Amino acid sequence: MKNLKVAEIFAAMADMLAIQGESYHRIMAYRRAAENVAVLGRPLEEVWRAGELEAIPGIGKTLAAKIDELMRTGRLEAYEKLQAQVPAGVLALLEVPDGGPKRAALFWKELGITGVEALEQAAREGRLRALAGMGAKSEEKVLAGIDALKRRTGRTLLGVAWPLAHVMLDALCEVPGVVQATAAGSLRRMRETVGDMDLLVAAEDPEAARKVMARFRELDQVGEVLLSGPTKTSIRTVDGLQVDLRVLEPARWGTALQYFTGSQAHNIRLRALALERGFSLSEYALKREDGTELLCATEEEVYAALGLPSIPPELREDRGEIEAALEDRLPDLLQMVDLKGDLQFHTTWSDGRQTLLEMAQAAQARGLAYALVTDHSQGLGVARGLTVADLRRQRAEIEDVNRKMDGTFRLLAGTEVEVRADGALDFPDHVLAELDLVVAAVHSGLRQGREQVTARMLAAIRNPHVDVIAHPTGRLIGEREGADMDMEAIFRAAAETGTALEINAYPKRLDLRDAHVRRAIELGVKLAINSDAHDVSGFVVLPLGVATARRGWATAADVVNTCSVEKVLAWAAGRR
DNA sequence: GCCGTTTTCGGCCCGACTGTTTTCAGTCG
Repeated sequence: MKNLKVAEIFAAMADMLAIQGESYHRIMAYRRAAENVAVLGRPLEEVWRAGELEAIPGIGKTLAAKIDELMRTGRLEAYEKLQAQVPAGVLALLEVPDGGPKRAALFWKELGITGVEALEQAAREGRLRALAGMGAKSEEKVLAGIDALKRRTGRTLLGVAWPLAHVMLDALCEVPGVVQATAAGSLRRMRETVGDMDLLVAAEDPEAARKVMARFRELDQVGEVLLSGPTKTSIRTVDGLQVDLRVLEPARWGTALQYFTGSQAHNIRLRALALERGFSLSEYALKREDGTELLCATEEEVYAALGLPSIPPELREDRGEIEAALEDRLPDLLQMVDLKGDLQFHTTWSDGRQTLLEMAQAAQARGLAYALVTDHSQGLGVARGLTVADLRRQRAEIEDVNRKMDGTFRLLAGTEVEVRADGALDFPDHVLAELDLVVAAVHSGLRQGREQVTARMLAAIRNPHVDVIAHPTGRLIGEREGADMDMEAIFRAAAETGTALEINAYPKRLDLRDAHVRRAIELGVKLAINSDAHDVSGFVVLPLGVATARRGWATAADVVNTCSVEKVLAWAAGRR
């Protein structure tokens, strides 16, 4: 049984227990277990076989036994019992914004409502307002929530949310009295998608704060204002994305930024740690036991007061970063400035929109020293893949461009060679040997079945001419799952042969993903962070790839294209 | 249900906003 399936079951059990009014902490235990199983980065089944389930944070004897039952029988008695007690339609009520377990239970027990449609009808007929704690306004909120649910588009790509956040922040910065403004939340942690956006503004006085709120409510992107108070305003954009803005005084910036960056799990751990140190930590201050406050204007001060070095936002998921900080063994994370080159982009030779020269100049403008030309190979007809003859003619043009760049930038000759359905590469080895570096990719037959796809990947990894495997799983966020492959076997083979696995920075890919990056690094795999640019603006996504690497705890030493062009060429040559 | 160089039992983060309430419950993050 897959990790995600187990996580889904535990999360559903948490919801059902919540509807039954179970203890909050028991519910949280199920949620935490679900989250940790989902992001494990290696197959739960393997951990189970090794008898190491209880080493997973949040998994104790009881939940380990439940996982064991699922692995052995494919079923879980406790889950089935809950399903028999709580109708699936009642669980669906939790999806409605502002609908929680208490209200869901109320609607179900009092009115027999077991689905969103029945809830909508009851609200329209005015039957909800008679219930205890409900009124006409609550009834309207239910209808508004259902409406929002119907229009909901799901999570938003980081690559979409990030530029939007900066447009909004720039506008808010223009308001007089604004001292600082930044993104917080999952956006600042650089998660691959965000459910909503958190923005934070420091204003020098209450009058400035009021003006910030007013300006925010009037931004072009605002579709509706959900709520607005003196410190918090929530809006929904015309595209359906919720954006929360908090305004605060500069002296409390550190605690606020720390708090609103999250994650929730990280904050819960940090607050527990604060209590051990004699503080109560909130978004406003560290409060001592005698009630006096320690204000923090920077995040560094917050962590320092708790005896910790600053923890980079990308690590704040309660996946061991607090323990690592306590033991002073946080990784020295890779930074954007460490990236010296890009090992995948396309030109008009295949499916790109700009020439070799234009792309080289654009890459140089982004601060890179070199880039590997990786137009598609002949087998990928839809992308106008190159024949062997094309490849050789392209080489001449590459050398021409290098002369024009006059030593300030270097184009390298490469290919994104197809891994065919039978596992063979689309160019013979002697052709690959002519190139500076070779990137191999699977674009078709991703649904062949686990054994076959894994075998193709392993064959490509073991070819000594292949230096990098592009977008290894082939996933497209929100569109299609990655191929079903034995990632452990792939990581072990890549570690053994020294073949680098790509973190493709294209917003819909971010493949490898963060959890895979972390596991790959643990096993000694080298990575490459590539833009996969198809036009001159395509290089702007590289920071997303770096962020994904950081979320996987990567250092510069884990990434081959942090090396100089000479070292990258030597690395590739040494592998053949 | 998890977890422990203060605990194997008794804790488990803290506050804003809203609507229903005259002091609080529910939801959210």
